[in-house]
Amino acid sequence: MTSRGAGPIYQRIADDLRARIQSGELGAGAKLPTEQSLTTDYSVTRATVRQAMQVLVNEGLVVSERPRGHFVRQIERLTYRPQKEWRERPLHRELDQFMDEQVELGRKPSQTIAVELATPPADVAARLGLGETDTVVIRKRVRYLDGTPFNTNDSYFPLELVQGSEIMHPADIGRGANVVLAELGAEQTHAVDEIEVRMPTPDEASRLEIGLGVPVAMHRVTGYTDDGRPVRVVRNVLPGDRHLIAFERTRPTKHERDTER
Amino acid sequence: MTSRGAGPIYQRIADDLRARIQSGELGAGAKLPTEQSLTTDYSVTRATVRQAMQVLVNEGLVVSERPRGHFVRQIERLTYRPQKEWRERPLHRELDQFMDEQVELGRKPSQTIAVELATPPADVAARLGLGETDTVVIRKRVRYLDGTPFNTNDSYFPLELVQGSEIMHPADIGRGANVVLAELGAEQTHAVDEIEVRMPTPDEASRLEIGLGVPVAMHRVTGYTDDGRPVRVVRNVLPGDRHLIAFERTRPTKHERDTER
DNA sequence: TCGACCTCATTGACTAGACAATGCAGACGT
DNA sequence: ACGTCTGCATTGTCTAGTCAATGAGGTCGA
Repeated sequence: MTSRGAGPIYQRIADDLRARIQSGELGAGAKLPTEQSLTTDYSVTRATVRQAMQVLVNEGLVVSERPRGHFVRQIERLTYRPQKEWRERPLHRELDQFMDEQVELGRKPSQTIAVELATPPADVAARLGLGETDTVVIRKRVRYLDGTPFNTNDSYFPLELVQGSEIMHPADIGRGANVVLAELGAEQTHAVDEIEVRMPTPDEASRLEIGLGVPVAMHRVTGYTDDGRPVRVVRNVLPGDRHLIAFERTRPTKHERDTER
Repeated sequence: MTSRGAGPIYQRIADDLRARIQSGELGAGAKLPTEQSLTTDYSVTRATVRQAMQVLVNEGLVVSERPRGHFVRQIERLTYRPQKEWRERPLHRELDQFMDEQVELGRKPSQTIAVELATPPADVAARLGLGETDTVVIRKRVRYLDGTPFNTNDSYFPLELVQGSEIMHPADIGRGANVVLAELGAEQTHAVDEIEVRMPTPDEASRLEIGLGVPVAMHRVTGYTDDGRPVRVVRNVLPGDRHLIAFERTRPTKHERDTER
């Protein structure tokens, strides 16, 4: 049974299990052999078996549900389309564009909103052209789908811009924060999207209730007005096992290409 | 010294070290205390200390360089702009658009190219509208910067489309594979970009020489001709610690919005 | 019938060791 | 001065255990 090959024993055990998962023998949601049974199968101590399990957990292939056992993780990704923010208007007043899409798939969305005044983190300060001692208004949102956290969505606005507006109220803004910004004379016509891939910080992991082996994408949007002034930064944190980020491109015409920049 | 707080000891050790890293006390590249010294600091066995280290390694904060010690990982991300593929023409014949950008920053790029004929993986087959028994031409590339692997770039083409063309030759195509496709009557005017975030498979990890705790982004591009026929799928695997994916958007005019789709 | 309690299989946390592998630095020889 | 060799600090792998925590399922009593 012990498949030959170089390397430490725990790697071989992990390789065997991984192969059984990828071959479909252990399908999504299936229960893996118990640590105990693997110790006898491979004639090693439980510590070694646990090391093998750790490998698979860190790869995101397996989750441990103590004390029921280890299970093959099932991954279901929903498509997240940053571009749609500007393409479609929400159908349901009380939800934003992202959630809207999910309602039609029969899911039950909800969200929590909190508003804070604070100094911006370095990346946000740099993009809004502020110093780190300036104050920003932060709207922190956690979006849920069928009761489990789905992603977080923190928007940062310069205080002076949104002072006293609806944006500072910790309730959903039916028509969207962007519309409110436009009413304040800061309509956005241009945006820069940045995506950073990394493991979650412990805060993020607890806010999103994600387990070990799940990386996140940090999708940062900086919105600019027509005259190039940054007026909004959004940081979306998307757990990797629940999202597929999608966007589309059309080839610019020759004229557009030549006049670019 | 043992900072109080709930949870297992190894978490507290990890928390302490993480705090020292984030506060800047242990800057990028700094050496962490040895496992031995931590065992005495916290009065635990080395197994417990190792568990704490494992946490930080899995978070991508720390790398182990055996047997020199554990070090704070230094992350330097280069900006990757999927949209530029269609916006600018390469300046250097022998390099593609992505590498081109890096040359100007004084880096030394290189790449390896291999061409294979095989059946497509499921995701590619679905997007090209092929069965899993059809044959595709795969151009596999690994791009290096200053000698270390930077990302992989695997392009899939339907065999019948590129049969006998330059695309099947395992050498760099100066004018770009897209130009060759256009010459074959399959000019792409539309593309769908998808980004999936996950931990690397063991192959990917070895191909890209990435350590534990580094997630990857899989950037998949499907290119379509004017009449909606998919002619190319590219799978780029980007290690999270070396890439920042960026793209830009301009708000569509009212007319464009109303006539969309 | 239904809640309270108990048992048990299983994973989590930790101790106390042993030996292997490997860069690095310093000693040594030519 | 320069290559080689050797010792050593440090991490990697593994054994052999103990006790804790917890969800699930079954027992029992009202």
